[in-house]
This record gives sequence, structure tokens and C-alpha cells, in this order.
Amino acid sequence: MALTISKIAELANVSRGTVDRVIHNRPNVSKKAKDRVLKIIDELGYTPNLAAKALVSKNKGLLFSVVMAPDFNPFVSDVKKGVENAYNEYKSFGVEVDIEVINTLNAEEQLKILDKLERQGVRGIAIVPIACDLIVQRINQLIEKGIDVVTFNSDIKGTNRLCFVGQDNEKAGKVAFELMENIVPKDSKVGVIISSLNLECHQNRLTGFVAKLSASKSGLKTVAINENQDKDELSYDLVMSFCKNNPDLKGIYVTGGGVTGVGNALKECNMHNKVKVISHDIVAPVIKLMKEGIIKFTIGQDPYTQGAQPVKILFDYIFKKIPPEKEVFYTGVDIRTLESL
Amino acid sequence: MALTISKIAELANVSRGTVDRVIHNRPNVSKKAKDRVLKIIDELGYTPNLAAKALVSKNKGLLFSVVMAPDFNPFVSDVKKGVENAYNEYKSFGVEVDIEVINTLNAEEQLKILDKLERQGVRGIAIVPIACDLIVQRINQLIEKGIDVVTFNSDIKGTNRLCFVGQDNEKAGKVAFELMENIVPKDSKVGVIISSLNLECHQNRLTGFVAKLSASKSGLKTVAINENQDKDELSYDLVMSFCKNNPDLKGIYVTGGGVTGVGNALKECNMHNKVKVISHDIVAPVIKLMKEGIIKFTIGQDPYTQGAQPVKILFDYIFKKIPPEKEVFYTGVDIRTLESL
DNA sequence: TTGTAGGCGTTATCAA
DNA sequence: TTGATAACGCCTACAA
Repeated sequence: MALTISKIAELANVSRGTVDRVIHNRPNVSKKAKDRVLKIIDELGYTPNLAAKALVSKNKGLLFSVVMAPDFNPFVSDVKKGVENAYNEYKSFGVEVDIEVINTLNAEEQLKILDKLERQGVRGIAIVPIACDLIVQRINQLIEKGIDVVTFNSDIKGTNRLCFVGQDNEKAGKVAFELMENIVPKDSKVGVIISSLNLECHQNRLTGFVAKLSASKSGLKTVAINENQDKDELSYDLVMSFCKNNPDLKGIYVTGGGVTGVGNALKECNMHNKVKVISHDIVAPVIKLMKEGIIKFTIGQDPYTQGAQPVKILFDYIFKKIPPEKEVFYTGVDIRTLESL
Repeated sequence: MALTISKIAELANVSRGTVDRVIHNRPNVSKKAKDRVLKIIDELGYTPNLAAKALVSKNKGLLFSVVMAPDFNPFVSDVKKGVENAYNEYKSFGVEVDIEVINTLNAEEQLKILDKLERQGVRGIAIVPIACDLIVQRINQLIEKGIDVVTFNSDIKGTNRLCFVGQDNEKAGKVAFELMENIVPKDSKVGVIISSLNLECHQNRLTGFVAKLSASKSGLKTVAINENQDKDELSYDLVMSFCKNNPDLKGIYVTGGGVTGVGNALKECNMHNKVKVISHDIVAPVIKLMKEGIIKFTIGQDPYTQGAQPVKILFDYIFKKIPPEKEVFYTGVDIRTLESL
């Protein structure tokens, strides 16, 4: 049986109260008593009993919150599943988890949510932060007030967040290239459509893709690398011009949304049987095109884990006082074909 | 705050003891009292507090055991990680988890382990069962004695096990075909090497592969489907003959072990740049051949989850009294390329 | 058939 | 600076 506070107290010839004070670094303990207790703990190794802890702290239920942005919508349900699951695991410890989904990409709205959460007394926040200085400042403010923050899906620079949980986008881009390389002939021409060069995650996917391309002996060439802002109309126009200028095009890599436009343009040019598409995420428009045989592979980012992991990290840190092992937790690069959707 | 036994007792005008008796279906409760208590529980919904439960039952620590077979070796460390992780999640509830790895494929040895575990008083067993009647009978015996059993990795027919956790092998075979279809030209010839036609999981992989092949418009043809008993020597001989008889061979699908022999034969025939190999699992010989560019894809089966999930299921069932949602839990069909290993 | 008391390990409060 | 005590919710044993 593990060491308990009572036993330590007995061994150190003090009361349980004193041991408690030492363990929690509370004031009003003589150096002598403190040393004796610490020595015993050091030698025998004390691990607090979580069940007992939970029983006591149950009254002041720990509140966590998961804050999602709307452009994140495709995954919301999978992320929620992850959160739910983690919540079920921890609710016996008196943890409450609330989920907030905002409807705009407006930083103001996210700030309002954070204000509300602070008022409600959250102890931990898992957030998909909107990239802007206001949010950075607000997050740091919350952290100073003792609220712990984990970012997920998109990271944000300049905050003291505990850690980040999300995909290694560069790696994902590399994998995308490997897939492409495997499914088109040597020396093929491929087009690349990037969501936005201003978004770091898409940047990184491109970087990975291009890095592998440069190092590859496959002779693949990119005919163009263009932004589509996740928009179908832009994708459509881009692919139309790809096809017009390159009748021998063999592949297209799409880092973000707007695949439907890609598919439509290919069909219109009657190139849909010749051009193979690789995309990201497992969302309805992608699934549709996979069924049509146009998208051959899509790369998922394990939204379930993106929901579950941050909650677990907050729980470990706040309740068990175990800090996260790393600062960045990568979720898998989840390759899918039609059959494995 | 949730409903507690004391509150129920108060509401029903009985003592906590009586409520406890009702909840646990213990004898010595008058019908009247029982009905009153049940009515309240029914109306207000009682969920026992796990922390409190754990605190009390801590003395008689629940023992679980995970029993692995040796041919399962490649994954042992990942499975262990999953088990460890689940254990860490539950140890605060007084659960102990022990891991047993046997060294032979001998049913006798597995039986001995089961005997030992029974003597030690296990309450739950997660097992990779050796397929034989003796084991079936023994498992059913254990179940009758109140020990709950979950199979993982390989299922076994004829037992009352709670459920099975493992890969959907037929689906994996289908995915393997999709991959093959994507990386070799239309109308290509491909070879298939199956571990053993007597092993259900490899059977199923083959079934999936062939099913997709029949339905496919890609025109792929199998030049041969042969067993290699996971042996490199046999693989070598098979591939040598594949190559000799089919200089235009484009792909090989290997359902099990023995990939090194495949690679050696291809190199010997100088076909390693022309023939693309697809394999299963993420093990050292596979990784080596992926680095050499011979294996293009390998399909993992998420051993981590195969370790974690059974422990979670046993915990939910035995401690929380929540039966598993399904009888079969499929772990992912985890497609990997070199970069995503 | 029913009720009561004690204890699991921790924390918080009050008294010494 | 310390120690004692009650409380969290549940279970077991024993008393009524």
C-alpha cells in the first residue's frame, strides 16, 4: 500500500496537518519539522491519492473550457467526441468541461467568450486561438491570473500557453508529396493550391511538400503554386488555367478547402481521369470527391485527439500537478483512402 | 451537486444502509423500502461517486492482467505503452494491471499463465488467445467464475468474452488493394504473399484485397497467391519465381512477415526499382525496406489502442458496471509512408 | 428488516 | 507553530 499522509505524520512525529502544510508549501511550519517530513517523503516517495483528493475538492468543482473557432467547423463533432471522452474520464474528480464554439472569425467574439469564462471562474482553457495581438495579450493576462491555457489545432506565438496540440503541418506536407510521388509517373507536372500564404499551417504544408520535391529523384515539377482562400470559385479558376496551360498535368495538391471547385474544373476539362488530387482533412466535399475517384488520398489530423489531449493535459497539470512532457504534441498524419475513411 | 446515498436515504426516510442494500441488490430489504428507494433513484438519477468508491475499495485492489502471445512481439512495446497509459489513468481507483508475455506459441504455457492469474485473484483479463479448444474452454471456465475477459489483436470463437479489440483485417486488405491500384499502372501484374491461409486474420486480408480487385476497373491481375509462413527464405523463393515468370511484375502485397526475403529477391533480380511492395505493420524489417524505397506503404493496426482499449473496457465494466458498447472494437487502418512512420 | 458507526486519504478549519 | 476534528461519498460490519 502506498505511503499516506497519516503514515508520514507518524514517521515524522508530527500531525497530518503539518505534513499537509509541508506538501503544499504552506506557511507556518518550523524548519525542523519541514525537514523531517521532506526527508521521509524523499526517501519513501509520496504520491497523493487522487481519489481522496477528488472527494474533498469535489465541492469546488474544477471548471475547464474548450474554445473553438468556426473555421474549424468541419471537425467540431470529432473534437467534441474527444472532449466528451476525456470529460467522462475525469468527471469523477469533480471536473466540469464546457465547450464554446464561436460563430465568426472575429477576435472580439473570442475575447467576449474569454471574459465570460474568467467570470465563471475557469481554471483551464483549451483554445483554438484567433491569430491577433489582442488575443495574445488576453491569453497572457489570463495565465497571469492563474488560468492555465493549452492551444490546439492552431498555435499562437508570444503567449505563455502550457503547450500546443496539433498537426505537424510540415510533416503532413512531406507526406503529401510522398503520396503524390507514388501515384503519378516520373517527371509529372503537378499543381499546388494553397489556402493562404499568410496562414502558418498552410505555409508549413507547402514548405514540407516543396522540401521533399526538391530532394526527390522523381523529377516532379510544380506548374504553379497559387492561393485560393479556401474558396471553390478561386479553385475552379486556378484549375481551369492549370489545365489549359498544361494538358499533361498529372496531379494537384490542395492544402486546404475549396476542393469542390477543383473537382468541377477537372470534370469540365475532362481531365478528372488523368489528374490525381491529394487533399487535407476528412470533410464532406473531400469525401464526395473521393467517392468520385478524383481525390485519391486525404490527410487527416486526428481531431479526436485534438479534443481529448488538451483536456487531459489540463487535468494532469491542474489536478495532478504534472506538467506536460513537451511543449508541442503532434497528432498523427492520418493518411486515408476511400476505403479507410 | 449529484445525488448521494445519504440524500436518497433522507428522501426515502430510510437509512444509508438500506439504500446501499437496494443499490447493490442485497437481501434483507422490505419491498416497501426498496420501492421507495428505487423510485427516487429512478426519478432523480443516481450515479455513484467513483472517487468515494475507489477510496473504500482501495484495500482489495482490482487486479487486471494483459496476456500477450510471442508472435505478437513486434508490437509488444507499443501495446505496453497503451496498457501503461490506461493503467495510469485508473490506478487511482485501486486498479493493478499486470502484463504477461509468453515465450512460445504453446497453448500449455498460456494455460499455465491463466492458472496463475486465477490463483492471484484477477478480476479481468485482456488476452491475445492462442487459437485452440483448450484455451476456449479455459476462458469460458474463467468467465463462469466471474473473471471478465476481453480478447485483443486476435479474436477466438466460441467464448463468452466481453468483446474483441483489433483490426478489421478485411478492410485492411481492401485498403491495401486501393494503395496498390494507385501506385502501379493499369493492367499491372501483382503478386500476393500471404502468411498462412490457416490464420483467419491473414485470410481476411486476402479476402479484402481480392474483393476490391474483382470489383476494380484497374485491370490488375494477380500472378500468384502463395503462403510464406512469415519466413524470409520462403518469401525469397516465391519472389524469385514471381520475377522469373513475370518480368513485367509491378507490385507485391505481403500480408504478414518475411518482407526481408522479398526485398532480397527483388534486389537480386534487379527488379527493386520496378516492383512496388505493400506490407503490414510497422516493424524493423519493414522500416528498413521503406528506407530503401522498396516498400511504399505499410498498414499499421494501432497497437497502442490495442493495449489501452481493453484495459479501459475492463475498468468500465468491472468498476463502473458499464458494459462495452459493441462486441467488436476495430482499431484504425493506419496507412504509413516513410515520412509518416 | 433496519440503522449506526467507523474508516478509506485528503483538505480545511478551528483550537491550542 | 502545531494538532485535532469534521467533512467529502461510499462500503462493511455490527448492533438493534
